[in-house]
Amino acid sequence: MNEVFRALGDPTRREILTLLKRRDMTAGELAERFPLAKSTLSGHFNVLRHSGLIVSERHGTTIVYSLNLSAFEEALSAVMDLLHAGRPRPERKR
Amino acid sequence: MNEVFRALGDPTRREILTLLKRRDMTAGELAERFPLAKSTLSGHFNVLRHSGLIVSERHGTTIVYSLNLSAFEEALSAVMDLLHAGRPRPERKR
DNA sequence: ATCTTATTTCGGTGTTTGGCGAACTAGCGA
DNA sequence: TCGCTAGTTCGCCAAACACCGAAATAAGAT
Repeated sequence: MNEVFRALGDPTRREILTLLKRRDMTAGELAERFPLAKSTLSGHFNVLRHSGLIVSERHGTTIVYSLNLSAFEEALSAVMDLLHAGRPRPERKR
Repeated sequence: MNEVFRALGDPTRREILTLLKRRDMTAGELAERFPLAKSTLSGHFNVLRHSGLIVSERHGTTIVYSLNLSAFEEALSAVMDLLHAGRPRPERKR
C-alpha cells in the first residue's frame, strides 16, 4: 500500500494510469505521449509495476501494459479508511 | 489535487492523517507520537495544510490541527476516476 | 547469423525531499 | 518587563528521485 501511494505521488505516473484506463498500451505507445526519454518512462513503468497498479505482458517484441484494477480497489478503500472517521475496517487479519 | 497526491505519498503524513481522523490534535500532541524532531513534523504539517487535507487553528499558544474532509472527498473521487470512468465502455451507438 | 525494432538496464547528473538543530516568533502569566 | 512554553522558520546535509544518453537485452525478420 505504501508503494501504491508513492506511485500515485508523481503526476507523470498518474497520467500513465489515465491513459491505461482507456485501453492497454505498449511501452512505446505510452512513451510517445510524453516529452520524456523512453528510459525515463521505463523507470515509471517499473515503479507502477512494483506498486501493483499495472501489469505487463510481453507480446513478441513489444510489452503491453494494462491496469490492475484490484490494486485500485485497495487504494480506494485506503482513502476511504482515511475518510470514514472512527469506523475501523474489520477484515485483514494479521 | 496534485498537491494532495504528493501529500499522501509520505507514510509519516498518512499516519498524521489517521491520528487526526480520531480527534483534533495540537502540533505538540502529534509530534509526541513520532520519533522525529518537531521542526520535521512542522514541515509535514505545512505540506498537509497546503494540500488542503488539514486545517489549523490557533488557540492561545497552541495550534490545533484537524482534518479537512472535503479535500478527502476530492482525493476519493480522483481515485474513483482512475478506477471506474472509462475502461470497458461499450459506448452506445447514436 | 545479422539486422532491426522495442524496451530495459546502467551510470551519471541536477533537483527535491526528509531529516536535524539552532534561531526566531507568538502568546501567556508573573 | 522577563521568562516560559508551543510552534515555526532557517540553513544545512544526505538520501531519494526524475531525468538523460548510451549500452545491453529480447525477439522477430531477412
